[in-house]
Amino acid sequence: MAHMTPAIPRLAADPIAEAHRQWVAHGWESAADGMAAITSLMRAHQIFLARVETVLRPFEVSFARYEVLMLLHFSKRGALPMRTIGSRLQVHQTSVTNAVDRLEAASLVKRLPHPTDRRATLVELTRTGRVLAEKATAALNAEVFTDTGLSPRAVKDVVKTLGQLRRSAGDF
Amino acid sequence: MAHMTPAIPRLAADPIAEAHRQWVAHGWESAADGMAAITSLMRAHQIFLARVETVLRPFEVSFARYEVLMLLHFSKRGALPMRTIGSRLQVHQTSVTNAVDRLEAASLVKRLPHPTDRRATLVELTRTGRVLAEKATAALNAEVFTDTGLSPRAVKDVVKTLGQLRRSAGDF
DNA sequence: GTCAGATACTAGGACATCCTACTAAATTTC
DNA sequence: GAAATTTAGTAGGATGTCCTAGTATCTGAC
Repeated sequence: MAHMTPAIPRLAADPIAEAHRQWVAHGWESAADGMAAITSLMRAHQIFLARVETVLRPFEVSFARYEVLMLLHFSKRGALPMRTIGSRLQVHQTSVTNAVDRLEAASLVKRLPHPTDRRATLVELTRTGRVLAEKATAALNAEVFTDTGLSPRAVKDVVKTLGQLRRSAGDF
Repeated sequence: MAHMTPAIPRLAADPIAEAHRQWVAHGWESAADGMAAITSLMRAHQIFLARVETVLRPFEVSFARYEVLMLLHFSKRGALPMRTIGSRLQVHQTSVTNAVDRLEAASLVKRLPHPTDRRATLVELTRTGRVLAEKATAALNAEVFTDTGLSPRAVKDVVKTLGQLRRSAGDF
């Protein structure tokens, strides 16, 4: 049955700590911590996205599409205009078009004309979509969100510190 | 000149805090913090990647390609095998092929046969590549890394906590 | 009321990431 | 030493993100 080798092998040393040393060695002390923080962010993102996508694979949705489903699931009518989806998820409009195209092809959502604004399109969760959203959430909660590999305290710290970060960046 | 409207508008409320409330309201308390942490990670990544890419745009390299250049810049000979690049940056081999293809097309690196292993390919930084890496670093340091929008203490916290996170995920 | 400007969405394209599959070369096994 | 396995790299395809451009519709200024 061959290889259980991960697609990307592990490393002995932390490459970010190494980069930080290099930054300091080159006299860029004042930027070294910021570089390390942002690079850490990139890696952590990559790791967790991969984990989430693995759990979602059986449901045949990506995390991007799952987020759309949950947004609709939480909305009162189970329907939102495209633009609202983009704003809430903070992604480009064309990314929403892309995600909704695929969700619609999988019969998880349906496009409807907006009742008062003929420019706009409402995206409505189908019954199938709602069921899938619930099942996918149960899987993510069980396999990823409940145990991230950090202590409860550290998890709260991440939320808080990244919250500051997002706020200072003008995210909300 | 028209619109200075950002491509993605800002929000009044924090959508992650809202999602956290929804999680708790649905009885998923034990997963709520983990969900918020991972979602925060996704957004923070997006924000900082955009910032970095904006600074790098004038140099006509992406962050992915910049990372390859810096890795070579820090290596003793200014040359590394493809596989080593993938391992250090923790990206898939095919992503390295992609990045090196573009860097080579821009004459920033050069592919060379490995002296002892005929399967392997060395990637060598060109003079142009080295100069560009230094200039791009100066720009990133000045415009992004030195001031991330957080206090120096918070920046260190991010590095530390995400470091734990990466470690627990088996990143190194 | 008209018309200019803003807003909602889609189309097409550039990149980055991953995956599977394939070739060539090195290493390990027996 | 020959065969099986592992490793290095590339090709082609899927998905996601962004950007620019273009159409349709709504809003607000006059």
